Amino acid sequence: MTRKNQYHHGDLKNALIQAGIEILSREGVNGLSLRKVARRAGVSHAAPYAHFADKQELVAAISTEGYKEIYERVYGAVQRHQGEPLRQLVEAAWAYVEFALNDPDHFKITLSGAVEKEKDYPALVEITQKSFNLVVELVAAAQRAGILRAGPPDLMAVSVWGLVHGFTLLILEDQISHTVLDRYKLKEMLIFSLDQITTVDIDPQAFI
Amino acid sequence: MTRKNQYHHGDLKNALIQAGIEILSREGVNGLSLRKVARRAGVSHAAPYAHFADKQELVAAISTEGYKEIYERVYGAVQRHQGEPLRQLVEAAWAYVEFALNDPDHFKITLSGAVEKEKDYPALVEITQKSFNLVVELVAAAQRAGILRAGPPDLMAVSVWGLVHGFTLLILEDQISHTVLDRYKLKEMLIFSLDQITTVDIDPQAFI
DNA sequence: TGTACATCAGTGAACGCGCGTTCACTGATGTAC
DNA sequence: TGTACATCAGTGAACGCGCGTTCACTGATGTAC
Repeated sequence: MTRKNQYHHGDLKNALIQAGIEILSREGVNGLSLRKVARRAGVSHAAPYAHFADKQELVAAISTEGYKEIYERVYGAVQRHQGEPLRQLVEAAWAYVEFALNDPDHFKITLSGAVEKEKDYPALVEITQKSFNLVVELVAAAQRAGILRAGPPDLMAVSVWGLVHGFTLLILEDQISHTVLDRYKLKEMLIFSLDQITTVDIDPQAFI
Repeated sequence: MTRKNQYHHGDLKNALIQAGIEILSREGVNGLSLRKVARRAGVSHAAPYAHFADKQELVAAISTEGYKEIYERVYGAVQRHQGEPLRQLVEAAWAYVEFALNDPDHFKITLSGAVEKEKDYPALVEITQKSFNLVVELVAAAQRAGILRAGPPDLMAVSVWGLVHGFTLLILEDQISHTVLDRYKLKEMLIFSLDQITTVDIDPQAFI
């Protein structure tokens, strides 16, 4: 948004990615087009082709950015509660949900597999693996602390991620009846779900 | 596909819904357009407007149909294992996953909240509520049998549905690393997840 | 320091496409008498 | 049973739109001498 009057923008590539994220939040996944992204970045609609081979490549960059934000939020929650594995689990899960609530369509495009040949985008592959490994470490620590049952940590990671991811999407896609939603806070509901998977009882009051 | 040569089709409305489902399976969510649906049903591209006010209404009908299929599959699993609450839980969950695997894009459009004002489509509202109630009854039975912990059945239903839904989507959207996928069968992975949420140990061999 | 020139990152016109939707129409069907 | 006519469910042309992508171009920048 700054430095608009220059012929040479300086950092158009990132500006386009940010513009894309803004369009997602304003107009949703279906509103995202290369031409709108260019317009929002204050540049002609052909300019993006200097930085991205095609639309797919821009979407891959936006997904990569989304995964990075998710990683950082979750990692931040883990760091903030070192030595408290139950709290790490709860707050990491909540960080994931919060990102999705803040930026639903960025979340959706990031996790929608919209990038068809993910293999072609090494930065995306890298951050997805890094993120999965973070979850594996998190659940492994919880297992060591006796908070999750024993079992292959990668399978356990899929279970925990699946639980949190499914909860997030049911909320985002408005699939949960409002007669339920009206009676509980989202974080309460998330904790109730996590409570089912942990071996210890979670006191919701400690987290809300 | 039958009775093509008649000016009056007889049951074009349902034929259009089926054509839509076929296009979803062939070309995915982004390939779905009113014009393609009409073409596939062997009818001019304006014909659908005799049966649907707009594209959104067709999508709502396709979603309704998707929910009905899911309901029937899950209900079938429940019926098939009366008196065995653990088996009911596992097979109902697996029926959900199987529908998604068979018809990924029909599943996605059905659960994507693509229908913006769901309220305007009473048939859709009805089947979503009916489906949720089925899950509530299922988990309540499991709670009575001591297989799931106590707690409000509607919250428990959200937890179980979320777990299964998240697992399903992570698979569909290809978010699970192939180093994990290569080592386990999907049903094993699902059972591992369900095993975390139940109070009893599940023997995967009994189900695979 | 000044100039020539290659390179880079933009512009704007143009392309062809498929889309959702509207409209005047027409052929088929069913009903009243 | 036969006919007139209203209703229904289609047709096909036309609309305006936004899209992704290409292309010849040009203005700005940086480097060699």
